[in-house]
Amino acid sequence: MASQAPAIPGFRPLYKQVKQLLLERLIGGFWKPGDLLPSEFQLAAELGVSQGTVRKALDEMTAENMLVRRQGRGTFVAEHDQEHALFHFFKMTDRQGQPLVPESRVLRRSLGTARKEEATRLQIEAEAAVIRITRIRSIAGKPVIFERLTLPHQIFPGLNDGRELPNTLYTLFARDYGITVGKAVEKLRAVPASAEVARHLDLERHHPLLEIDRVALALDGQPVEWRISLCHTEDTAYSVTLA
Amino acid sequence: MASQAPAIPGFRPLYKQVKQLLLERLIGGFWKPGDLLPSEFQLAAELGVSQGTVRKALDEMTAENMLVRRQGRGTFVAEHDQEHALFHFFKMTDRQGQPLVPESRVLRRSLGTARKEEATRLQIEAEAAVIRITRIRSIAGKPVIFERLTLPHQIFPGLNDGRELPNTLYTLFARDYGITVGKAVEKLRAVPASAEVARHLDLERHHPLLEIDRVALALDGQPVEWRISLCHTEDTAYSVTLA
DNA sequence: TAGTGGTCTAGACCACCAC
DNA sequence: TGGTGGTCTAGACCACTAA
Repeated sequence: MASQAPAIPGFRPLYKQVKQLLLERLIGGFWKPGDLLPSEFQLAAELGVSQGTVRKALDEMTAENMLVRRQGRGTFVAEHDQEHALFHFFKMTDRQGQPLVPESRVLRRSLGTARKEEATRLQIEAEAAVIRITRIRSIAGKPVIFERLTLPHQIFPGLNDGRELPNTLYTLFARDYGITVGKAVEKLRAVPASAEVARHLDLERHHPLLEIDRVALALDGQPVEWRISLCHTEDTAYSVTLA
Repeated sequence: MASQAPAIPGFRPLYKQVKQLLLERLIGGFWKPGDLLPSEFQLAAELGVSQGTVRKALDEMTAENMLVRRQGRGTFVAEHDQEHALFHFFKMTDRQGQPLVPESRVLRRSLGTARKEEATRLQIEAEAAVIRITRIRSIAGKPVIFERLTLPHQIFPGLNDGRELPNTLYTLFARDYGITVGKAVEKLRAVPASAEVARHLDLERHHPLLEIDRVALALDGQPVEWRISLCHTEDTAYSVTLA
């Protein structure tokens, strides 16, 4: 009676299959950020598994920041706005470690074809259409970050029209395109300021800048953004917690 | 029958209390890195809870890299040697993201009393005894990192005697002192090379360096090390994955 | 008050590993 | 072969939330 009822046939553990199925619904946009999922019992009944199995899948997805559980209310699709995005992907702080929120001003925005390195980083075809954005980010009115972004046009159609760009792009990704950034891989270096960047950040040439080279990945692992941020870290720092 | 038997009285969930108890045994050195824990059934019997409750505690601790489960063999105390330490705490890579292992050469090692900032960072009393280490780390024979460390003497007695220091200090912490570094908080900046550092790294003064300011925490959250690493990132980078 | 997730238990079968 | 962790189920009670 308590043995496995193979309601979903296949090799992998039942709860992994449930997780995969739920993940596909998230990626496919069937459920959007902020949506309330059916209860554990409803999902269990629909999929023909026990509540505990559904729970294990939901637990894993919660641990991976894809879902948020609220006792007494239900399980929701994570909204990568404000809080989470802020603390997980925009980690600029002051020297004491207090979080800072830089404002953004777009310098350029254009549509073009992917150069070799852009295509490699974003795992798209060479010459595929891409959107490029250059912007300056300021803290307390003082420009501190010079940033270049490349986005696959296929994933973000219409982003290159006149639309206003919000301060935190990832909220726009989630709201308008149903894309949740779940992971980012970064390479950090120290580099001297070029003439152009020095001018924009009001520095001398060769001033040391923190270069953050980031590829952001959607929940399904697909690269959705490549950005290089050049940060003036005189009064700020980039904070990371390793665990 | 299936209701909670309050074998361990108290407010918090049973499995959290079990976890706390197991954690104390780890911190206290009752179990050391590499040790095999009793089976889930044995622990459950000893503590008067069900196997599932013990399992939930072990699962959480496994997720936090404190334990390692091996199917068919048992549950072991994590050894933060080589692999884990390498990938979680020494993240220097080449420009392509391939991990690099820097070698170390100690320049100075001394015993002293904590300065104000050291006491603050390590959460110890001002003027408490500390061990200071300065070392150069090289990749392929080329010096690339200048590093200053401060350690609380109380936690690492005898570390300032003539003993050889291994390449990766954290393995020494674990092996000789039973201290497992479970977490690290870092602040990253770009700074110009001082005259001294420039000389050691074979650079011009003011060359941009990546400054990594790290406080390492033991499993119980106690700070056990403060280090500032100044990295020459010409052919290397510091890689981080955010999730 | 009804419904949700949170916790706890109990017992079954499986896959893996050492002997 | 026996023991371990891995998975799955079933059912109970609790704490929280909303109406």
